[in-house]
Amino acid sequence: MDRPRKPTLDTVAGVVGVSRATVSNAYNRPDQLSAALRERILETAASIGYAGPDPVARSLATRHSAAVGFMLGQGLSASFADAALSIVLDGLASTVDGHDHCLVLMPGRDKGGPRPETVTRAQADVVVAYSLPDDAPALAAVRARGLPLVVIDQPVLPDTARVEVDDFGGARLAASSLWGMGHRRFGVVTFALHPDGHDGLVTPARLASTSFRVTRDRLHGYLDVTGADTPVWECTRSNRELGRAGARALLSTSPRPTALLCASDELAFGALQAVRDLGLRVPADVSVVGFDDVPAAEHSDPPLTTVRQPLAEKGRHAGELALRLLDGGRPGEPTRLPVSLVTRDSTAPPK
Amino acid sequence: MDRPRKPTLDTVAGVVGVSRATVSNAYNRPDQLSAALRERILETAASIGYAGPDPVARSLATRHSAAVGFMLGQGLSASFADAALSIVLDGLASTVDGHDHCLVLMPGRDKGGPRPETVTRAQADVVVAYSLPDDAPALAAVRARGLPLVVIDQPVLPDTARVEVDDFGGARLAASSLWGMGHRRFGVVTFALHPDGHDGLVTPARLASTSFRVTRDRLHGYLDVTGADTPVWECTRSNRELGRAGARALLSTSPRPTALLCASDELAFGALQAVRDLGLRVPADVSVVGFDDVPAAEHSDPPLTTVRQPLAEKGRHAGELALRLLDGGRPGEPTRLPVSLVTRDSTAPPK
DNA sequence: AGTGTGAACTAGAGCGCTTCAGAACGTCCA
DNA sequence: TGGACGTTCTGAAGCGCTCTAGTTCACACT
Repeated sequence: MDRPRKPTLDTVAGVVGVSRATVSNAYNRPDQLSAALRERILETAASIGYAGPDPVARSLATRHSAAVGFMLGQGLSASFADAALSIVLDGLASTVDGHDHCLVLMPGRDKGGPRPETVTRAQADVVVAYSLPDDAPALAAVRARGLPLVVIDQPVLPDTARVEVDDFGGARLAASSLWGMGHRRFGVVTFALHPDGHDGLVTPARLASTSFRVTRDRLHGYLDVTGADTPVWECTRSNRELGRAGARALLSTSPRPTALLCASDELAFGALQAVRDLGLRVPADVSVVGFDDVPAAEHSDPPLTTVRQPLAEKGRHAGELALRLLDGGRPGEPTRLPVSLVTRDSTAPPK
Repeated sequence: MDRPRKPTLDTVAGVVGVSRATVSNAYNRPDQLSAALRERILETAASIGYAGPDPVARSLATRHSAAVGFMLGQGLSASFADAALSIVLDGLASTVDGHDHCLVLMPGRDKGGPRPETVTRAQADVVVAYSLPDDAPALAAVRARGLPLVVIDQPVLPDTARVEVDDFGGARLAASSLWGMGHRRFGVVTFALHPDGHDGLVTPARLASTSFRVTRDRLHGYLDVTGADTPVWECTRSNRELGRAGARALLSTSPRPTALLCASDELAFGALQAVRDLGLRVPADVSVVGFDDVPAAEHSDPPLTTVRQPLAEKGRHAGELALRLLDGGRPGEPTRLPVSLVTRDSTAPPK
């Protein structure tokens, strides 16, 4: 079986009887040749099975790969248990795809984020990091390669673009609303403070050294209102089941909290379930608030009071920043997206 | 500002005083040079800020890009509403990442899958397609580029590796179990038959020309047992809310079905909710079955009877097939993964 | 001294494309 | 009639790396 060599630009050029440069122009600069010739080239290319310039060779020549890397803190299945990420990612994907860029996924393996080797070998010319621990090795690898970086929900690094949300303020907003209703006994259910797979009640020491900016800010926002002695339950990840377990633990203490502050909607959905599990009612016996305002928050039972952040916008904006950096733009000031409290039926004054 | 040119292999070679080939070997073939020299090279590289061979140039020279493309039928946010996909994707990602390959995401834009241009420009040397419509243009684009292809949940194409699940048999299994319990009035809630955003009761004509293999097989598996006149409600996507709406519609007919067969767990969770919405009980008044056995199925209220398919395994296997094709392996016979019925508490004999 | 051997390193030809500085050939206007 | 200009196309120099087929050299063996 005599494998026919894949056609290249040269092959096409040879068949049509023009120079390679002209064929290249047919694809990349239609104004550089006559429409008739271009037509002829494209037809010939199609007829001999040439599918267009090889992306890798093109990237080498142009020195950019038309791809943006996306680094996750965890594996995909873990991450997507949280709807928020997929919305952000989708916003990002559609922005970069609209500009003919691909999205290269780098899922976290070690708990700190993608492996550095993964980063070193990835063909991308800008990277966006989403909620990695502040000291993730992958971050260092990106810098070592000299790739532009945009971070979402992370502390600023020098020379890095950033999009963020006022997590502290948002959390404060939610907690204050509950406080205003008269609640005085709170419980907080949060996702990971550190990428070490630990869960359970959080000690002050652990609280003081949080690895994740988002966790830190939301937590401190809550505690700023409710007091530092508020019990905090840490879940290893943001999902319904873990939230349910955490909330159940918190609700089993006495005196029982009258309000549960959750670091995400997903966790809050679990809390809703936990309240039911114990034969109690939301919001009559226990109020529950979430954070994110994912679409499901509107349809939960009861509909969830939560802090809205513009998730799709976040992804889109990160995509635009990435594209801008690619164009040699400066990182500029961090963009801060607005948050607001969406009051639904999962909160009410305590009895 | 005098931008210092990024160091290359040559730069390092020059500084150390060896040939470029030797530096390359230091990275790729440690056995080709003395440990001492290698050490010296690596140190020098680090000191001048050389982060290793450029991935693009390497790809051009080796003629493979160490990336596998993944094509989705829909945008990410839509897709990830379904937990099943993220599990598959995670299995895939960890397999390829373990072999130092990246994952290039190509989310669907038009409803038929990724844009052909996206495919043409993607730097990947094998592509896996997940549940695209049988005639998606992206599929043609892959073949035009001559890339090896592995499909998940799709009809075989010539020269294509494939992993699949016995959707028909699984669906039959679930329906038979219900039939055996004595149910005679059924309703089916399914996700899209065509990528046209249509929803509502399915006409026989529409049923006859389904674009998605999975939909077709699960549906026919159900109807094979329950009869062709069973009402089928089509949701545009697989998510809880749409399932809830569909189930509600089906339950409002009279005589009311005593069992709801859902094409996915996500849809089934919605159905569970719909039954509650109507003041009915599962399984006393209505039995509900799902398909997939996502983790949440075990914890729903009540725990869901469903058809288990090995999701992570599916992704992992697709990854291995992709890797094998990369190595020049033959596609081989389609792999068929086993399904089984997991009976939990959402099904019971009708009253 | 002559020869064989293996380890350590190098020369240089690509990989498939882009791009820039021209060449070739009209055309248009003074 | 001549030269200024525009359009269309070409030649060739890279982009940064890998890899094959060497070359060198130290050393052991006869």
